[in-house]
Amino acid sequence: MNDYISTTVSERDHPLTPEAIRLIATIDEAGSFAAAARVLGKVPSALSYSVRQLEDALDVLLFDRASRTAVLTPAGRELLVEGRRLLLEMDAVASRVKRVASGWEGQLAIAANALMCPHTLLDLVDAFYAQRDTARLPPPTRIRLRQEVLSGTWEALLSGAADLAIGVDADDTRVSGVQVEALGDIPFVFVVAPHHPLARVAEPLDPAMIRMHRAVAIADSAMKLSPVSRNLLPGQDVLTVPTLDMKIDAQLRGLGCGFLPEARVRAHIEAGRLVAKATGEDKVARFAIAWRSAGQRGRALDWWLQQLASPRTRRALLEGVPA
Amino acid sequence: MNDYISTTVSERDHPLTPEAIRLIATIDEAGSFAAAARVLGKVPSALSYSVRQLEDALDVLLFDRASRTAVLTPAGRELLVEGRRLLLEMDAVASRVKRVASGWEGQLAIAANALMCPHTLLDLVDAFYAQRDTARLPPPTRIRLRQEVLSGTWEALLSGAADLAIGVDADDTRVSGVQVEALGDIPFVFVVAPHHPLARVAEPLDPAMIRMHRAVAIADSAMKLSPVSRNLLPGQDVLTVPTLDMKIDAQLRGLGCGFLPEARVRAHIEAGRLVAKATGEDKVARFAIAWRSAGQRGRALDWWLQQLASPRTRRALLEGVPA
DNA sequence: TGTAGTCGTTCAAATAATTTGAATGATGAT
DNA sequence: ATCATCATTCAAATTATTTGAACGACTACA
Repeated sequence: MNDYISTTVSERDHPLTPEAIRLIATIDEAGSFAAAARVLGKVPSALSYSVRQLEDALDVLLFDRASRTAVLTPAGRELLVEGRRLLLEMDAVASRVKRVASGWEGQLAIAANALMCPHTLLDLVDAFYAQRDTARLPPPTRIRLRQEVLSGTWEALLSGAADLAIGVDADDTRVSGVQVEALGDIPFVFVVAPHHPLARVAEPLDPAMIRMHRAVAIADSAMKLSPVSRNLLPGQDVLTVPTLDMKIDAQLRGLGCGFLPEARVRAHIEAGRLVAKATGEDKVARFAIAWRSAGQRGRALDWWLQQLASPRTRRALLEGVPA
Repeated sequence: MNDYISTTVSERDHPLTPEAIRLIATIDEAGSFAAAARVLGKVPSALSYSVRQLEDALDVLLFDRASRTAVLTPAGRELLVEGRRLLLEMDAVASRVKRVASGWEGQLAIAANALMCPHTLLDLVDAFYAQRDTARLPPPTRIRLRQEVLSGTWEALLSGAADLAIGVDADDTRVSGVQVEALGDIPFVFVVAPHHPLARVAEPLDPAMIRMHRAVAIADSAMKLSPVSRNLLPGQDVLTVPTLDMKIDAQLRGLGCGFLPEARVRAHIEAGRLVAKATGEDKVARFAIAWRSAGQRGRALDWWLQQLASPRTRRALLEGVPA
């Protein structure tokens, strides 16, 4: 008999069912087994049975039965407190699942080119979560925003790490199975600090002259696709930094030269902290958004694509001008 | 009849029982209802019935049955991910309840770095269960021992999958809420098979020379934390293997070169099966143990921390020398 | 102290839920 | 086209839970 009970109990891996937790909570709230039975419309022996099942499975006494009315043990009290929290978690999970079933994605991974205005991106995330449905709930989709550089933006999409890429190179059409939509252009200017030697060289700057000075480059964030190097001359010394902001800062300090998005350095140029130098060619980069066309689209991706279709939003992303 | 069904379903407030979640996870892992039934030792119709019960209760389709093998819907996938997390929470609550009752945890999950001596770990488990209380019973805590590689050891602790991490990188201090205690160092040696080309190259080996030969690396077991790559030179060909033993074996076969714990290959070197080569730098990795500091500690974790404080035990873990 | 009311448990019968075994239609590979 | 394997249907078999009745124990009150 004892062996039989032991075997049955040890095979019950997960005794903490929602019903079991609810039962403990109801007994506590009603004040006794008998009162709880009345509340639940059951007979007291049903509660006795269920509590015993749970106690045996946990190998823990949850109620002290020395007095007439059963009293929660410290362990029982712990289960009550923690169990209530679990019930809330379960409700939340069930709610999430239902909402995902209704069209929302569980998560949406967005890879944004580092040249896109970060402020605008966060505005979009804010607006996304500001949405309210009929139940006054925000979208359940967890947004995972990541920043990429150069071909890292494409790679994130192709590798499946991202569901939406904002700021892929529009001239770098790579693969089928992907939808692409033009976003706009970013004009670049070649700039140096006022105290940099090239600041005093006659324009347009000769490539041979540029080559004699260190360039500042942002490290491509791509891990697998071939790294892309832009506007670097063969044999040129390069200072590599991880972010666009650091590239701007390095050039402000005169550590090197290179092209930067005009909109991002306009204020520095007007304030005389940077000097624009003509190189005899206009540098303009064309950007697009891209997403995988296979499968059904969720409501979250739909929402983002709709926002990104707005010319004002596009300009804000490209130029940092408030939308 | 239809009213009857509807009434029954709508009264099922908490369909997310642990068994239901486990069932979804098992079906996903096994790849199909039929395979999962085989794993669980049940008939397929039992699974069909249970999944239907859950789907009806949630009013959500969890599987797409359009093809021969049922495929998780996005909502089903969401339930799988969130449900797994809930199971961990339930385990944690049950463990805490047991600890409040008796002082012993319900279970103790230990993530051990693959470089820790497996024999010593099992000696410790043996010693743990050899304990006897006044009733001559062993500790009731179920030990769950898992092996991790590189940042996977940290991740197991941070994700809640492990209560104790043995062999985290001591130089990789990651987060608060975690207690860390130094364990010791493991010296590495660069070795190749006697018939490997590098065996005859003059020492110390030049990095450029090393780069021309395939390296053998262990795949990081971390899923979420950034993967860690150690001692690989840029552009080097890499053979990736899942375990340390396979790395040793691959290098014994001359499939590649790389660093290995000195203590683990000492016998191979002395027997001439591997040749140690100086590279001009000493490779030493520093390890620690880590556990979450929140909440009250149970007797099982206390016991393990006490054992791991012993210098003899530490040396045995790090070097495979009997404690 | 005695009495009444109410508590939680035991136990076997009744009821409900889950599992099984067999048959079936459908998919996917060859 | 054939075969293997998938998931489902359905009713019987099995298991789990609930019920109703009886009982011992406690608590409050006269």
